[in-house]
Amino acid sequence: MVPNQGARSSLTSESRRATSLTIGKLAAAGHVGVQTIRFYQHRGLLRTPPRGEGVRHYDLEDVRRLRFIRQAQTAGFTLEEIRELLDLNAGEDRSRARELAMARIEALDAKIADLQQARQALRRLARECADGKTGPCPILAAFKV
Amino acid sequence: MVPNQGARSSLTSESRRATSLTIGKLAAAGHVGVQTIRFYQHRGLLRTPPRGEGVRHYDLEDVRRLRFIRQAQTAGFTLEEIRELLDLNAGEDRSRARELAMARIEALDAKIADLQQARQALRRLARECADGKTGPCPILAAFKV
DNA sequence: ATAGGTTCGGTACTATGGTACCGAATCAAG
DNA sequence: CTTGATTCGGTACCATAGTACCGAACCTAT
Repeated sequence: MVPNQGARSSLTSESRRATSLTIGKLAAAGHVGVQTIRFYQHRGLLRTPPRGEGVRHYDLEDVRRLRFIRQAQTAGFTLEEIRELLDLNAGEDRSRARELAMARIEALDAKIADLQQARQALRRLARECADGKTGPCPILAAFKV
Repeated sequence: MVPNQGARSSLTSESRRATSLTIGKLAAAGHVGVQTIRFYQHRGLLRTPPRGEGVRHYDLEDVRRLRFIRQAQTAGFTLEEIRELLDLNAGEDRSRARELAMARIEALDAKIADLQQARQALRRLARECADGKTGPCPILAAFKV
């Protein structure tokens, strides 16, 4: 759909050729399963290198993309958004990239605040629910905020 | 399965009777859809009140449970864990409740740290990818940690 | 050169947390 | 007392992010 795989890569064709991984090695390098690689290829997140007599060969750029995917997932991007980011990587659309980043930062701030609140509530619960006291813990009341 | 619905409720039978909600009102009170209520009932998170001639009637305790479910989800508990917490609510097993709370706090701490790291990375990206500069943004390099 | 591990490409299944749709019964307002 | 909205209980479907399994081809080490 978007033919930018490696075309505008930041890697020279030198370093493209420098490594050759099978799909299994690529998967290991990204701490994912082989099925996951294929799944990402299917979703347009990773290229499917040409198959010239034999198996497909992957390189360091693929490893970088794969690691990026995992980190971006941690940041809360969906695979669809990550696909867009990867497509954007090669292009000139700085404002779109910024837009995605800023939106995610806002969402992260909201989420972090939520989690910190939840953490407080759980600490309170754990304290109130200490052994020694008797009767049921006030679980339902844990989040009375 | 676990017959604790209201038996040891913190509500008196007084306040149990004090309110009568239809499923639609209950859903509205918890900012969820009617289907979601039924889904939670099916999963054992909410009771299905007796149906004596007509529609089922819900009360404030149900609203509290529903709100607890949503808060606990924010805290990262799965519905299965929330079911356990709700069952625990009526019982005496303080150590199990503490265990669940402490485990979740640890997971929350890890997650919050991850999100904060991701936030830093995105801020860096947004800065480096500001308008004015030329060429593609270093998106793939965003998470170089 | 052959046995055992990988890869290929495909379809199917999983878990989680809902949503949608259905016909029939029931309720609430005019 | 009719009309329109809700409820009931059921089955089916959805999105997200994978994971499992398959037979056939291929690759590697002995």
